[in-house]
Amino acid sequence: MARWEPDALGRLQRAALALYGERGFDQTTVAEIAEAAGLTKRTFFRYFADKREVLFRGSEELEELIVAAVGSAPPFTVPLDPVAAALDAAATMLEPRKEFSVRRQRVIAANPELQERERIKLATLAAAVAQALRLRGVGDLAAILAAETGITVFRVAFERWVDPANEHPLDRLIQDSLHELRGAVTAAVPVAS
Amino acid sequence: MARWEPDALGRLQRAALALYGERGFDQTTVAEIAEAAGLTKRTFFRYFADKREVLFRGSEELEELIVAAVGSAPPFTVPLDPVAAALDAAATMLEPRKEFSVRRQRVIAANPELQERERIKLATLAAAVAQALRLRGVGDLAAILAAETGITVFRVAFERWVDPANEHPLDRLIQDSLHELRGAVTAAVPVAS
DNA sequence: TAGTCGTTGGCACCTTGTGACATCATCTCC
DNA sequence: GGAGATGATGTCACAAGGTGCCAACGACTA
Repeated sequence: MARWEPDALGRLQRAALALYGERGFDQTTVAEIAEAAGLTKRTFFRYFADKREVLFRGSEELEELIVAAVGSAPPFTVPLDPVAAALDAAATMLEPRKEFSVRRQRVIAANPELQERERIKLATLAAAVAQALRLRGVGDLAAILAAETGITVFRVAFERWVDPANEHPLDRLIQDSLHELRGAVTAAVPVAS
Repeated sequence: MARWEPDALGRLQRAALALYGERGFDQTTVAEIAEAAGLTKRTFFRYFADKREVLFRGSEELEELIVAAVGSAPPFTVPLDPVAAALDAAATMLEPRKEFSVRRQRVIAANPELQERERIKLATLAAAVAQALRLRGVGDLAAILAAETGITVFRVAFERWVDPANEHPLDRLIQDSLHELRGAVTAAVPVAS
């Protein structure tokens, strides 16, 4: 038997998501989250660096998955290709967690501070992808641009995925966005006959 | 004769940049900035929504310039083209302010909170560019992707521009990044003979 | 001279976030 | 089985960011 109720971190996360969803991020104090989880403010800050971070714990796993997929993608002709393969792997991981993703994203969309944090998380993800590309021999500038562009595609597709009107799976939306991107950046490439 | 020293906003901005540069963002309190400007903390928060915003005032002008340039760019074959023209206009505007840009960027680079704010500013800029593209008949998804990609190119080029080792003008770096991007996203496009 | 208006100051207050120390249940070792 | 050791939690005090409210002040107008 545990000394305290188990899974303090999970309780704080669930309480935070619930309260942020009910009354909004600004209208929720850390003390309230802690109380709802049967803990104190001080303990909250031992698990999370700040009030926002409680919504972003777990993004490291996604990063590891994506970086690994970039590293193990088949040989490629263009740096964006392995990134595309990695995004597909990420989509497979996220698809079963759609309900959670939707609730979380609704909270983030309602608050600029949370959007800032979200952007930073994606930026560090892009940096990690760029590094993985360099390890596969891609030049510095091309690696950064392919990584950042890939993450942009991911973000746009993700936003469409969590949209209530959407019916498609995430991997499909990613493919669509990738296709649209290529058309928006360069003219159609004639297929070698 | 003025009742108070004129240009309270400018004094606060200069004091903030100086203090952030000297001792760092975290080690500078708002009260110190206000005192250095001959004002009080309360007045600081009347001009700036928060401690970070003092470094980002003025980005609206850049946004207006870029949006206008997207709107007035010549007819295009691919959505990224008018964005590229707009970035060139932005480079022309920024080139004379390089010293200020360098000092400001050094402060931002040293602090994650400021990087968050910077990313959000660029994100709203990208949204404005996407809207300008839509007004020129570009489809929704292509507009977003072209805008986000263009802003990414701009950010990468800007970072290289303010690098102490750099010698090139901003517009040149933007051209380079654009070229590299096209190569990183699609295979080389044969020119129609 | 009285009234109005915009800028600033003063003050109380709430919240985030941190440092230092106390508590308390379990585990280990003797 | 009892004495620490350990690790998670609580308690308290406090700095700093940020806001609401009202007073003070100087100029301009009637």
